[in-house]
Amino acid sequence: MSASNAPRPAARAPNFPRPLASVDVVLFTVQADALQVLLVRRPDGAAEPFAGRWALPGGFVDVEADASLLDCALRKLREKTGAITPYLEQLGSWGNATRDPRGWSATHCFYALVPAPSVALQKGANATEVRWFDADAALRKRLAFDHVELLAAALARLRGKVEYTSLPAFLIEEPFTLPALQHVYEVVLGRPVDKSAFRKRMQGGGFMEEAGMRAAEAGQLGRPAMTYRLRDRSQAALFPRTFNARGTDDLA
Amino acid sequence: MSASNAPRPAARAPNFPRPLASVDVVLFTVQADALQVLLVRRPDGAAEPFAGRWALPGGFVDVEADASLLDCALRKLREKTGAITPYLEQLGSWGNATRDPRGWSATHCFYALVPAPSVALQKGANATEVRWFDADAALRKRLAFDHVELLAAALARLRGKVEYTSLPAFLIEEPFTLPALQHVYEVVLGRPVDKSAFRKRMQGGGFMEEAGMRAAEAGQLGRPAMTYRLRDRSQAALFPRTFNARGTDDLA
DNA sequence: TAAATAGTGTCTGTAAGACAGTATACT
DNA sequence: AGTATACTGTCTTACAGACACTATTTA
Repeated sequence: MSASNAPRPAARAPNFPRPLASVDVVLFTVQADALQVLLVRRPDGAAEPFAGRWALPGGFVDVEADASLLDCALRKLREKTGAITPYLEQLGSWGNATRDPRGWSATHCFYALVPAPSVALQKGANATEVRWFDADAALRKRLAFDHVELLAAALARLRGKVEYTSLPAFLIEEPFTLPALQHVYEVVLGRPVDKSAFRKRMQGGGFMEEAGMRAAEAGQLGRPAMTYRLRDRSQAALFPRTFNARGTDDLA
Repeated sequence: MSASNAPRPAARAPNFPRPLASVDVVLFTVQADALQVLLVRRPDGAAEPFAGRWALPGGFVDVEADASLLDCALRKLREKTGAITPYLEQLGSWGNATRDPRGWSATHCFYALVPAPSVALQKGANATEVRWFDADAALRKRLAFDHVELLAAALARLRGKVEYTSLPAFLIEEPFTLPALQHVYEVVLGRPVDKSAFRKRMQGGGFMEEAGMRAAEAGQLGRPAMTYRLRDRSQAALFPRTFNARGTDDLA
């Protein structure tokens, strides 16, 4: 946007030591009434840092293949899961001398939201294991690097934003019903939400449009629900207030 | 926090090309009824990228001197301004192949808030110029690199958070009066704020404590005001609602 | 019909916005 | 007294929370 008018001679790159640069992605979904996060197992081998530990999907920036950090994050996602167009947002970066035994390292951390059915897990190029874990359970595991910290930050950011945005709509497939969406909110927040207040908020937000009544399925009990679709899948809607009182920080 | 139990052998660092890693700091203050941002002039010289342009203070991560990204940001601040303990928060990172003519580059961007009187500008080691600029005016300048974009993001984040936090308290010296703090809010937001609502919000927040009546100065007109001090200078307080309706995003 | 799920209406509480009013200093 | 600044009170409005109520389906 601004590096447009570049300077005159092709400048020489400084040649002092550079830190390692990586991108990690915290990929969330809701499945089986739980908020889940995707982890991959670190490869085995004596030279490998944190060999065999579970870690966030990620890896070094490839200056040949990646045009930008965002591209790099999308590539990591594509490699681990089927191609999708998730909600993707940067969380921040973590860098210091000790987080990676291979040297001074900085990681650019993103988080992403996908509907569970849209994902088809791929074994990595090196056939490493890839699995969904309950998010809070993953927090208590001994993850590689400082990934517990990254995951905690991603969880805090997600839960913070869920209080006042329509983010959970990116965690379920379209079209969705309001009771289903409410369930996703409750799973992410870990507490029940009042139905009436919830519906007023969602329908007042103007970010959804009706998508017809849900097709009746066999053995489906009760009154059928209206289904909805997002008007704009590129961003979340903001509500004028939080759900309860504003909780923790990391609305950041 | 988690990279504690490091793996066995001192792992070898991968030796493919690494991007450049830098840290930039958007330093804000309020002075002369305006929100101001600190800029430094890029050095002259044919080999220098964006020679002579104004830029955010920043530079390459020094893997010898900097223990972490935060340390690096504090060092940049210290080099340009007198040592201070500002409010400092990470904004995010920007990285791509084209933002720096010297090669694939990623910058870790922080923003900081300081009271104007606490700053004594230092000429950089290379005697470069350092100056405060009106923040919105700086946005319209042709800054170096993608710094217009970084500045825009910092401004959006700051203005967004000011709607529902006590952040402006970090922009004035302690002890401060409520009318003075209100003025800072108005300068940052660029709009007037209702006095009664403002005071109820601030005093209900419980994040300040009284610090005595303001000492009367010569020629000081009107009723003297109570002064306050922050209870906790390490973080901002959160209010249950935004000032108006929630505006733009970048609460992110 | 009962059971299950979807959806609405109404009352209350909280905090912001508007704005008029009072309080305390100075010249 | 007059003026300037600090501070308070009261009314309205917006929206979340609680919860009882109605609506529409299947078995």
